Amino acid sequence: MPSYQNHKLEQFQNKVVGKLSRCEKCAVSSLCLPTGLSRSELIDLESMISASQIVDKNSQLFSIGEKFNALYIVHSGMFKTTSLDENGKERILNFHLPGEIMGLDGIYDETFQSTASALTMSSYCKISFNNFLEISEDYPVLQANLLKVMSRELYSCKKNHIDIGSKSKLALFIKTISQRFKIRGYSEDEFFLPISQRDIASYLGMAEETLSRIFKKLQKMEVVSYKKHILTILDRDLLNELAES
Amino acid sequence: MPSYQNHKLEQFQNKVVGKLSRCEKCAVSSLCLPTGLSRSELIDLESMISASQIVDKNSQLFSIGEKFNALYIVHSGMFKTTSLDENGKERILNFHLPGEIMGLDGIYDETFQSTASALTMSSYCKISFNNFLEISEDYPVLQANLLKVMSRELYSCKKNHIDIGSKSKLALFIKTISQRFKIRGYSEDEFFLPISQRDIASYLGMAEETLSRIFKKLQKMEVVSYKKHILTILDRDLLNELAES
DNA sequence: CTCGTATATTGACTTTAGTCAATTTTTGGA
DNA sequence: TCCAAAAATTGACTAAAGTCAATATACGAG
Repeated sequence: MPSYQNHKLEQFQNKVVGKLSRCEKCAVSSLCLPTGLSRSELIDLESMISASQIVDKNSQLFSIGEKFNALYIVHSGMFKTTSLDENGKERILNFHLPGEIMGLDGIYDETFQSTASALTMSSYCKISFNNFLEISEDYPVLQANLLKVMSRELYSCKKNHIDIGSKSKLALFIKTISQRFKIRGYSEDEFFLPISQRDIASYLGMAEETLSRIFKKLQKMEVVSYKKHILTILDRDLLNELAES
Repeated sequence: MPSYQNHKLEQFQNKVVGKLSRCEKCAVSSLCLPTGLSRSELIDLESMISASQIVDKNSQLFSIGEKFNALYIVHSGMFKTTSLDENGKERILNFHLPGEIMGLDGIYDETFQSTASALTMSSYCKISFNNFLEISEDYPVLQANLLKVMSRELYSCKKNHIDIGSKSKLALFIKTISQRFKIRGYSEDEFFLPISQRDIASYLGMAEETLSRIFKKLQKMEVVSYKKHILTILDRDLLNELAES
């Protein structure tokens, strides 16, 4: 299994002029917009995509209220998107793994509805949305891909809504993110989770202290271990059982 | 203010052959796909849309696992979409008001991911998705409109995620649905809410009994009254205050 | 390596929500 | 209009989560 923090390697690979295009070399292209595109379509698409840029932890890609003009795609690392609740307090909307597109909720009124920031050193690709719309008039496959990506995101957002009513939100959260790592070719049993407990608590809608206690309980029960932001799943059966209770 | 239950009138109006097309006569077309279309584009769009059909309470439009082939749009009345949680128990995903498109999360793998049923006598329009994709290749505006609709839905889904962490979910729920009625031209202070408390509880992720108690408290405080599924907002300031706490 | 800051943990306590069981009210069909 | 079934309410109790305050640990800049 590849290490999760491999930006430098990927960045290096991106600079190699080889037989494969940038997107073809990307490990998560199958989850992204290029799915099912022909070589020539892909080359046209890539002409609008900036090569992946590395950013430091805490860097912001866009923030609430800014004019929407581009989609941002996680290439490596992890980002969070946040918004403000009724009291103006920051609330976590989602965590974003490689291949996921951020900013989609900015399309409808051309304004970003959330703020995206890097949780660790990360890299991203950027697509001008106007360029995308122009080129996709010629390539219906590209339009269809964007619709599919949005549909999938809508589904997972609704899935989250259900999960939030679960008895053991944390177990379910761990189970879900483990699956997301697996889909991307990383280990599903051990992964780097560069998220503060405060952010996980905010995402799950619970107090920081409560999350800390539940986390401790999961560790005492030897369901997971969590040290230095490395999460290891020790007892998957029990984790699943808890997640379904 | 029009009564909320005006299907028969609308149905009658739909049958009148007048100068306006069906969608042009529809009260919620501005929230729907026709936004910004020219007359000729609209006529082509309408050729793919079935005229609104009335269905009885509890009728299902589609259900989880079925092959996705069309989008369903609420024309009047109200629908709910549901899914199953980890234990196979029904959970409410959302309530749908006129102008809202149901089934969007079925696009990505051509399978409906939820079940849609009428909460009261309602009517809906149906668009074959394949036809839509075909015709939208000629009308980029139509494609852009679908993207906008999906983007807006994504936004509201994420907004819900935040709301679910609120202290007084019910107050926030009432506030939000009141706004949704207002946008559609109905009264924001008094509306027909054909939803069982069980369903509201499921949607908000709380026990039925808890919801009943909170509802009673809101009525005792004279924030709202709720009789025979007619909800009246008596003290909007206090409602807002509660929703923001 | 060290210090200051941010993050996480813990305890004691309060508040809120969940559960179970019984009862009342509402609703829709005959 | 009446009756059975569904929905909503209520009470008593249990379980869980929030809050506040104090402490401990981890982390990053220099």
